[in-house]
Amino acid sequence: MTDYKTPALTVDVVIFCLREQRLQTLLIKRGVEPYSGKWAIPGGYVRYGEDIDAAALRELGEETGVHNIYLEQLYTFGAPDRDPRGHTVTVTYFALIPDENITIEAGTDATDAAWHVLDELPDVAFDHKEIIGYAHERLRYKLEYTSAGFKLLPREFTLTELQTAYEIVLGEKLDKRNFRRRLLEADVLEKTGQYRSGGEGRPAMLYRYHAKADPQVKARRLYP
Amino acid sequence: MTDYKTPALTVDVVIFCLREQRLQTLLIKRGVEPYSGKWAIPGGYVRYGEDIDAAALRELGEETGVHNIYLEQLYTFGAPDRDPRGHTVTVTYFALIPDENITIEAGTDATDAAWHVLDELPDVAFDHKEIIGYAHERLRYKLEYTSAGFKLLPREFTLTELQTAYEIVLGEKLDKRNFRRRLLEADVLEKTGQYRSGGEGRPAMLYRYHAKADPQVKARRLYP
DNA sequence: ACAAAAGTGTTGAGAGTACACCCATGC
DNA sequence: GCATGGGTGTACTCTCAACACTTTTGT
Repeated sequence: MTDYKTPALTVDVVIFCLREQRLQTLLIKRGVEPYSGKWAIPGGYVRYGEDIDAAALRELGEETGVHNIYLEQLYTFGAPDRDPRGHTVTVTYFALIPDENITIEAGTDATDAAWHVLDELPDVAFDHKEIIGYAHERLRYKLEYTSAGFKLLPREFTLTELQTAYEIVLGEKLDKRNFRRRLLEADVLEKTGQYRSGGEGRPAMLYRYHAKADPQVKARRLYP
Repeated sequence: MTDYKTPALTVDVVIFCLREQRLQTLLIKRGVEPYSGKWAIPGGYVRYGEDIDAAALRELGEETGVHNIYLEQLYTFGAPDRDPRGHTVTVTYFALIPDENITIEAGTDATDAAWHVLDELPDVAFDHKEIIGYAHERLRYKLEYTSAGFKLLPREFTLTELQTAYEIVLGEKLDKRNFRRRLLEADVLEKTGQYRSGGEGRPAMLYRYHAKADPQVKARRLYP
């Protein structure tokens, strides 16, 4: 095998979370050049011998302390000038995490880590704005056409909470009766038998998703 | 910048073509170890400083002599043991090319290059069977839900030829009237004004697609 | 009893799907 | 004139989308 000089390889993970009724993403403040002081998507080098999915999970764990999380490969960006230090190809992922017991830990190369509302992003390093935009589009697509929205919620949730999640991501009001009918027909949820009380009004049934349920794209065939 | 040891980086291109009423893919016979003598997807190392899309186009051009072709990034495979020579991450693409004036040229590392019917593939090297399967799935999806099928045909074609292309890829008969109605409503084709005569029966109108037409996924929203 | 949120069915409109015959050309 | 493939319209069905009231709890 000839020893070609190859580009460096990184993974970057766009992490989405619903916090305070807004869609937010986790950014870290870079502590090293280039772009020192700018915000960036969490990520890092793929170690030799390490599976790329595992690398993404590792980076996600290092930055957020969460594990066993929904992670999906997004796209691979490989323009030679995207990193001023040298040609660096990055495999990007996007993650959906629920807003619960997350301890954000700034890594060694980061001076800070913080959530940012998606519509009010600061200037970000590298081509990360493009990557975030791409991930956001994919998220909207996923919620528009699949029942994957529960991945943004804790293990147990009410149907109204789920609908609210969809409304935040899609940016529009949904019809309660139609929403519930479609979702229950999709057969991905099951009742827990428990109710969430304590708030105002009638207590709501708590649901969870059963693991065997695979939220499929519900697309319309173009040709019969 | 610290100098991490990173995995090698390659691109691989799954090339689809309709030949002799079958869906076929181009494979090259490896002339070097490992897997010498086995068939593999065309591909090669990404050069330092080279854009990955450009690398895929270059590999495709070197193997088939075609340029200006429909190419789409598919997925990035990065299991550390997928190449016995060492950790090699590959960004895969899939290409649709029409069956016309293609001169297949075996590259330096290949002793041979040949088309293979997709349902009758030989043993292939590395994890290329998985990659081809993934690409095949994506192709079926694309034709099922979009009007991108014309990318498998020459610049000008008849509606029957297009319908046949869909039928071959999807593996089922389609209704002629519904097919034509949907396709014309999709507004991606235009009449050339020419007819294809010479065959038996009534001459058929030739169509081409207009470049501004972007074949969109026609999906059904899950929630109203 | 009143405020607040949960939960539940029906109907009209529009799209999807199935289906059969006439038309233009070559031999 | 006949064989071959090209081209066209309609009716039924089913899914989609809009819409309002009753129920349960806490105060």
